Amino acid sequence: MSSEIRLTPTSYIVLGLLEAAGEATPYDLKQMVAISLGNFWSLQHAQLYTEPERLAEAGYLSERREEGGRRRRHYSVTARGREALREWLAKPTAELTELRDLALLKVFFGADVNAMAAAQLPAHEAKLAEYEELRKNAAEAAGEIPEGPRISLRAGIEGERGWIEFWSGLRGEADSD
Amino acid sequence: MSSEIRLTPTSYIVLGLLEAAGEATPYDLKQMVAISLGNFWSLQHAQLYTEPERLAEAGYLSERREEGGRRRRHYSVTARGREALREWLAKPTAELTELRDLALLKVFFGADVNAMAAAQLPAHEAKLAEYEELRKNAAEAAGEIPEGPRISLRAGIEGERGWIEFWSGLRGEADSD
DNA sequence: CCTATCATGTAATCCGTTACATGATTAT
DNA sequence: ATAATCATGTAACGGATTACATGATAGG
Repeated sequence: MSSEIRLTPTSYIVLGLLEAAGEATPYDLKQMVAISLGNFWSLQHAQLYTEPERLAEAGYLSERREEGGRRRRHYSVTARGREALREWLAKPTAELTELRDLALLKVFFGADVNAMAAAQLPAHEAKLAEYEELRKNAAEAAGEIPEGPRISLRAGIEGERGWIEFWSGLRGEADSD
Repeated sequence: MSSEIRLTPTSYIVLGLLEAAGEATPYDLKQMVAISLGNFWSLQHAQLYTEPERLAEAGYLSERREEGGRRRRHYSVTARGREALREWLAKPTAELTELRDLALLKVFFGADVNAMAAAQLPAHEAKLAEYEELRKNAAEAAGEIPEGPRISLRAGIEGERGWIEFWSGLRGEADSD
């Protein structure tokens, strides 16, 4: 334990999910990501194996290994891990995310705007529909969605609407700014 | 030359910039990035040294080395590079960018929404102001901005407005979706 | 039973970041 | 002249992606 490591967003995702779950295997984490934050911050499943290992070595997680069969590793957050997560959450960030949108990058370099809009619009519309479905199901269910996920979902929805407006506005418009 | 490499967005940025510039050194590229697409897709300057080298090895760029003094490397796009760029630009992408917003991630895991809004709002407002300044200056100048950069700038402005709306909407609002 | 798909995990690679380092230029 | 800053470049490291690999489960 206790080699010094740098904690990345991935680290905090693992910590945050484990804090909520109590104990989980990498595969459990994968499932959790898939149905929750994976929509706006996805991870390679391999990272959900290597990252907990890293965190455990550094003392942020404890590991319990199954004896028989697959010898699955079950992780849970230690006091140190809980503290790190708490500190991270308590520090509001002024950092801004870059767009890093591939379609926009191509347009920047001269790709055909109409063609790009034609490809992007349906994709964004599908994503929006998916989000709205999620929200609807959530509303119908227990009404138990915590604030964080609910707000994130809202951001996703508003973001998609923004993109749809953006690409719609460009389509067919020869020129303007 | 001609080892097989994978072309990443970074590769295409280098190709695109060099295609526009004709010939440039890594430092020139750095300057170009800083004043243009760096706003929505920034790069570490070290990549502007390693990436051209990679591309040159694979035959996408040619390199001319200064004899005296600093022995700067000047790169330019080869036919192969031009072709790769052309193909990439011609293929509209349906890929969607994830938000990957750090502030949102923290909120997802339970960070205080008001505090986060208080940190994010001024940052987004500053960025928006910067973009609008850019647009204004551009309008006053030659009127020569090409379509791609102009559209990207528009995306940046609309994006920032969206975020400002989002965080404003959350501030002070106890609960809703 | 066989095979296709899903569950689960490990290994290798590589891109991107960080750190370091030195030459040029400007300011005091 | 000397310090400070900018210009320019290289090296090392590490996290993220990709590729590979095997155990379980279900369908035909």
